Amino acid sequence: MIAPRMRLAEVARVADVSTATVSRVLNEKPGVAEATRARVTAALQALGYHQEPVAESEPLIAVTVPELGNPTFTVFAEEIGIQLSAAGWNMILCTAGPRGAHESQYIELLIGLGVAGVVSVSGSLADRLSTPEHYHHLEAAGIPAVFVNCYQPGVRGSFFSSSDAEAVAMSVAHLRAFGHTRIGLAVGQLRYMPAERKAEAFRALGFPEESAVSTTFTVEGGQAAAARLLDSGHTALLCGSDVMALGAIREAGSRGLDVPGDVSVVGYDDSALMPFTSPALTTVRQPVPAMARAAVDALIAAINGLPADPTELLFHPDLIIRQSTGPVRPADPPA
Amino acid sequence: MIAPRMRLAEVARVADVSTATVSRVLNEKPGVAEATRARVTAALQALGYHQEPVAESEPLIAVTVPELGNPTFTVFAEEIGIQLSAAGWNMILCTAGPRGAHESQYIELLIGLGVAGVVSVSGSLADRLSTPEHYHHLEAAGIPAVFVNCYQPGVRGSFFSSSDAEAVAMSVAHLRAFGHTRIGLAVGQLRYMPAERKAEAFRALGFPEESAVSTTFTVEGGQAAAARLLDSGHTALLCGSDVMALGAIREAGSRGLDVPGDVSVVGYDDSALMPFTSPALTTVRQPVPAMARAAVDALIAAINGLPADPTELLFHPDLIIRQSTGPVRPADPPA
DNA sequence: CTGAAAGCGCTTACAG
DNA sequence: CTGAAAGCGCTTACAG
Repeated sequence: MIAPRMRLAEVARVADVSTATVSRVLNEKPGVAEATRARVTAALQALGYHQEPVAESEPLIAVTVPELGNPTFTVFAEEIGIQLSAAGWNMILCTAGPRGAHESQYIELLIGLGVAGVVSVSGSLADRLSTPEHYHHLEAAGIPAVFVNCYQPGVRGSFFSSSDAEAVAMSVAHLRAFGHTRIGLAVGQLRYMPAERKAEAFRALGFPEESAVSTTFTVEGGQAAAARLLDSGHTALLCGSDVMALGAIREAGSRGLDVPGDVSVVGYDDSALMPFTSPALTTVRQPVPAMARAAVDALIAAINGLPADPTELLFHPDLIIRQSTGPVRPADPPA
Repeated sequence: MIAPRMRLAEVARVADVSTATVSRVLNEKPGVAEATRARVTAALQALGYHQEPVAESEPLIAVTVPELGNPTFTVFAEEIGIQLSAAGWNMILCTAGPRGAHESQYIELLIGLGVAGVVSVSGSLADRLSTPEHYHHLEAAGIPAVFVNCYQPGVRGSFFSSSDAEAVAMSVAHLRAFGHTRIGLAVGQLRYMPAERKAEAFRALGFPEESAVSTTFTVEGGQAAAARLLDSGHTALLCGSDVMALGAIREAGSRGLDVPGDVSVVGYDDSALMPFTSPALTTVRQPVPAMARAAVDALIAAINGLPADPTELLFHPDLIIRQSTGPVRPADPPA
């Protein structure tokens, strides 16, 4: 915002070429020797040249979420929006996920729009099948990014995640206190970091391989996972999301099993309406406001040129105990 | 996209001034006679002059919603996003509402960003305490807009709303078929069009003034409205949103009343998790996909220069009957 | 308050 | 493949 606008002539001077050549490189015109092009590109980078006067655009920050269907994502977006607004920034939200446009497409768009920074919530960095290339473009464009619930070493930025290991540990401790030993885990696709981390934490607690089932993060996914886990005699189900938990409860109900009488179910996220479900859901709540504040603070610091700490900050989740968990049935120790 | 970029010189010719003067007007520099300034502004308007090369920005459409906390808004955004994506457009979402930045602020931002069009969902046009000025700016910038669940004559655009009158009529008919006569309406602030329209439709059906209560669109609002309506002997409650309905059910429960045994409750919106509440909520569903498709089609048509039909299109909602409504208690005809 | 003219930053035939 | 120079579109002292 303060630096005087970098002129083409200066880039030319540094790269030791004419302004004409710099112009050609900038506009990706043919007819420039590769070596020359590289020298000019280096100079552009070094001087942080921007075609458009950077300060011209409004103070604008983009938040990306995979979809709006999952209340957690919208809660994060809402909370981040409030924090940004309080700090005088405008927020635009992009749904860059499986449906609709891919995140990389949006990143290019946001670079073109001249946003000052990006907050990626549960972005493609949490997806093992995705490469982080587009974030390198962002870096190259000098736009800082911070990441919520997604992490990848080698990408520049700050990282803020809710601890999946703690979430699993707390839930298991709660269920064990009720006497449950046959505890099952139902998560979505393992390609997503939170699912994988929960599965790993679960195994580390000594549970056998077949007690962890991976389906999808939907009601139907929860239902299918619950079916398998109930078939194999589990009395308590730990779910990767609230909607999966609702699916699990539905499956229990369709088998004539009572929740929490026969089966205990724990959700994840504490979505807005969980107190009103039947039974009210015991679930794990991510500390959304604290995470949002940390992410916004880090982003604004980065925009102001402060160096980012690349360590992932793990936040402590809370177990919200409601009606879907209870003591294990005494006369029910299956083989 | 096709028109050759309008040059400053041409504007100067039309306004019969020098390019210097046009430049001064464009940059809001002082020292231009008011009459001259007006003439130049008119020429700029007439020729549709844009500082930035218009076609440079990606195909981008903005969707505005008041907040992300209400699932209806996110469902509309998600559905509109899918439709836009299928048609090759990128969507950015803005939460322009009571919290965070005001809609007018966002409109200016979007004009600056060079979006091709705007979809306003439940926007400030539905709020009687808001003026539609900023939409005139949008018009002036040549950016078409379409409106979902908000309407105001005099604003250029297309309008797509779910019929509140039908929603009320269907709900009342359903409750009357169960023998209810003491039916109450609980809606949010009457300054918002959907609340006002429901109240009006309700009165038109012959219900007395005191059977319609206006609070806020929240669980607490629903609870407070239900308290008043139950005090005055109503046996069925029609709510302006699902969360209000959940508040009403909570209030009934706290009085030891059974839903639907003692009190019937109807919601509005059919939010994602309503099948899982206790009891599963009878509610009215807006035809979101159809409305989204119509809005997107109209916007794309307008972007391509087709004239917009300013009549409000009213969509037919569906009554989704679940477990929160039932026959009126026979021995319960209060004074 | 306004225009003619110089200037700025970038792009683009043209020449080699 | 590259630069000197002309050109383009806009802005800005300068003069009146």
